[in-house]
Amino acid sequence: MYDHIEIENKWKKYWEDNKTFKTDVWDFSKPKFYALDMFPYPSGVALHAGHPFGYVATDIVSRMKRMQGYNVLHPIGFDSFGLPAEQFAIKTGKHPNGFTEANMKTMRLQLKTLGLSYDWDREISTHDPKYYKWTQWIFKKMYEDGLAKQINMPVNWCEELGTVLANDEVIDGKSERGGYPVVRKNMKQWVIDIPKYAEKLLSGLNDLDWPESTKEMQRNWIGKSIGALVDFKVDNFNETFTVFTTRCDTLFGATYCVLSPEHELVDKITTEDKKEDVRKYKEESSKKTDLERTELNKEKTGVFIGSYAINPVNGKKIPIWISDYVLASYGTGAIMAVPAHDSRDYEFAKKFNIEIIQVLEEVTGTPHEGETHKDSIVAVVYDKKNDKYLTINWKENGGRLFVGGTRKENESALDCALREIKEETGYDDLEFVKETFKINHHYYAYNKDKYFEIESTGLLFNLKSDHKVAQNLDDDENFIVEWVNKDQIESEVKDELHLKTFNYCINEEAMIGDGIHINSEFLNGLNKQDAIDKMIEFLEKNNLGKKKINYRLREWIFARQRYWGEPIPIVEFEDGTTKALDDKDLPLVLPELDDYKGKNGNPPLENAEDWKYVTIDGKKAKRETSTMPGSAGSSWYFLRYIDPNNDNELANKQLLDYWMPVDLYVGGPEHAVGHLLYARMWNNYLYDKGILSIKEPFKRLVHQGMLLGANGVKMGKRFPEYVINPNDIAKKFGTDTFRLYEMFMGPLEAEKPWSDSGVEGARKFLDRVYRLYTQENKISDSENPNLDKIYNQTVKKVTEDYENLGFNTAISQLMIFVNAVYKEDIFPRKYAEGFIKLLNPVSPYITEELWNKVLGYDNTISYESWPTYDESKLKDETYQMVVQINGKVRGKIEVSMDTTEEEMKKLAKNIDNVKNYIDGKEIIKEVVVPKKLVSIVVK
RNA sequence: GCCUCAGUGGCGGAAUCGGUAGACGCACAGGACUUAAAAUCCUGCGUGAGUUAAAUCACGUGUCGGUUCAAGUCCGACCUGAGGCACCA
Repeated sequence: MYDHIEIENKWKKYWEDNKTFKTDVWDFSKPKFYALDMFPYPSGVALHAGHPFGYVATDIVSRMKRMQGYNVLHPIGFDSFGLPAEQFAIKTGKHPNGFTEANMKTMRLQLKTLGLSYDWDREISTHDPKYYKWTQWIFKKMYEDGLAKQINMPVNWCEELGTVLANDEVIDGKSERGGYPVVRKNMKQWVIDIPKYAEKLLSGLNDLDWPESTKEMQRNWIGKSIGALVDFKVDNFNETFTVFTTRCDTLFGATYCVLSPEHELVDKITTEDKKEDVRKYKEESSKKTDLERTELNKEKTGVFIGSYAINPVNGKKIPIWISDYVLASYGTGAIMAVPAHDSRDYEFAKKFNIEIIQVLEEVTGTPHEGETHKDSIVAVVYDKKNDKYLTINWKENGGRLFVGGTRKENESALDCALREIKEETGYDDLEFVKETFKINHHYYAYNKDKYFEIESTGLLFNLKSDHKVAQNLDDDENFIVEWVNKDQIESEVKDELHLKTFNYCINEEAMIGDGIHINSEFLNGLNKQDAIDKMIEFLEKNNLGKKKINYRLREWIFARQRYWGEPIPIVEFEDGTTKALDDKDLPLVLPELDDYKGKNGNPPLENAEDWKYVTIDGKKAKRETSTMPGSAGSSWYFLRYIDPNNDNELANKQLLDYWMPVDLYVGGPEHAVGHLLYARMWNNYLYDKGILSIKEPFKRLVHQGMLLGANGVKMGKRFPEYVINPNDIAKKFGTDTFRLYEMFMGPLEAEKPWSDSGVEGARKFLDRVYRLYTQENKISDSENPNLDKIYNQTVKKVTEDYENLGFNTAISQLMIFVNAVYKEDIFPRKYAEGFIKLLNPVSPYITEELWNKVLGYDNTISYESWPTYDESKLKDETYQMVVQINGKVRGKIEVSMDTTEEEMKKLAKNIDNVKNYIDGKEIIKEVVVPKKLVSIVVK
């Protein structure tokens, strides 16, 4: 047992006294490496064992890179504006600054104990006026460029928190913090026009080394959809409205239109007799919170407003409805409804009995040249009493099918179906239920040697009684009539047409897939994509609409009605015009208040009477009293680390060009769309301004997985007895053990449960290492060839694994090496030093100690050169190969580098056990994979 | 409902390109040391059959099917779990 307390205190002091990890950012002589952690939020709760996961990971890479000769920037700071400090201020009437600074102090101590090699001279915090001066400055630039602006828009208002929230701060209609209800409210708000950057943010994702899931989440959040705007004239009114659709190919199937209740045209085009209905509906839907809207989305609601729109492609009059399933904030707030081919429209049309026109036909079978066309039916008959369906079993001549047949000339689908059912099965007491979507089917009839292309209509009947007449069959019709249940149909009916028809019969849903167009004049016969292209061409030529790209991403609401945030550096004059403060007036510092709580829904800064009013350019003006959201300060902090004390610019350009982008960024997946999207946008903007030379700030991103308590449940308030404090572990087992254990638990990205015995195992390994160096007396200046291969393998694997953040497998390799050394009597000094260097990034304290005390070096190990390996030592003179017979391992052979494949085969066949399997059998195939196996197939 | 990821011993987890499944650690069992215990060191450890012991054989990576000489790995369908999005037209 080594004394971890003594060793760790000693080296912690050494690193601080010597500023071991101070970065000289101006030293451009070495390659750079920028390793970044998501900076913590200094809440009152201390870090638990889950937080350091990411910190230790970046620290390991930073330490290795330093030893590999990189100039490493590895900073930390605090995201120190935000809600808990605000609530503390409201409760106590004290300035949140003191609370924040105290929390920062606690966390700083915790982080230092973890042995993280940060350059503490670069620490920044977002609430520091010297820092937020530049947050305000960037905002000001965006304001001047029209990117930050005030607009009137529906916002997420949280009454409980007394503030508006951004979309990513609202989860399931409730506030992310606190879980309070959020309602939609029209307000004048500061926003950042992030949709202007939608395309850049989308295309920029392609080259990033990020988790695919995060990139996908950002793509979905941006929500690009390519479609068309189509203009609809309102009959009897001199008005037009525009809809956005991604399916303009289905325009001939539009049977009604829907406007969102908030649409500006609604009041103008509602007919007199419908005014009251509309007024009531609008009132109801405006009262719903977002939560209620989503909860109530099971059942569609809406009202007809009395007027009609003209379908621009065929002049047909179609009714206009309003419904809250159409959102005011997406697209144009109006849609054309095609119930046959959109599930929401289908549901709505079914409920309100609106016409459904099929314009797209699913295609089954394979089309063939020279087909004969037929119209036909497939009839499904359901016997409710026995829960069975009527089928015809053709056995080897087609298997199980439903009743089917060809329509005679001028015969309706219904008549045809009734006739066929009667002829083939005799049943004639039926109730017609519905006709389903038509299917375009292609098949080859063996008995007639002909290819057919049929348009098949599906029909569903209920059996009313068992009444039967005699069947009327042709000679070649040889089958059994059988009633079977649903499961049997699903497993036994193989014919695509019949199975699809059955699904259409029993499921009430729209036909969403691709197919060929029908009932669509110039689109008939085209598939979905071709029809979309042709329709857009048609709309544009006739001035009825145009191609349009739409994004789901909306303006980033950039003001909070709170105190503890960056003041927005804008003033408003009495005439309503606004102006940004001059650069010399930045930072605009938060004033102290007597009361940190806003009154009557006003921001707290409204209470700062002296601060609020200023004279600018000789005119009276009032300051903006909202503050910026938490995501403001974190959108550019990684730039400030590079040059944290610069008072003249946000950071020196030469330094920015050298150090950006961040080479490795590790943080939780909860920031996938919020912070990570905003930071990318600010970085892209600063690139456009020429302040940065790169567009994307984070080259490589990794999310650390969550650490669960020993009970397998998330560490947190709910199970306080399962929360692990890293400082407790550090005290009992040492920080080195803590770091080693956390990294050994499993892949960085995975979710992992804590295990106390696992920690003890990690400590045992460090004790074993310590004993190896201090008690075993094996370290020697002589060589030991027995360790050559394993040492070089270890250097290779550990180096590669650290690079790929595969810490668990790297540590496993270090253990394998130590086990091997224990079996030897001589531990060559060169290998002893190399091993300590390999272990140093994970367990820095014990390795510094051994480097100093046992290996006798005066300096820190932190800048010693990283071990290299000798490729030639990795190779064996002989190696083992597996012999497989019919895919099963039946023996092994030992071969040398110059054994030929023929010799390998011969050796393989010579094994006794192999002989048992091949003697008297015919060898069909022999496969030799050098260095792996010999595979023999016998019969 | 849609998107993304995952599912391997008693447990955490390993396994480049398809090529000996279960590395390493924990737990457990046996042994050595010890008056004894702890610590340490050594050995064993997927399940079943087989044997004094081996050899050997069968089964085995969520389920079912497919491709292949060969599948944890590739393909198809499904089940379960995690995260995200959700009336986005």
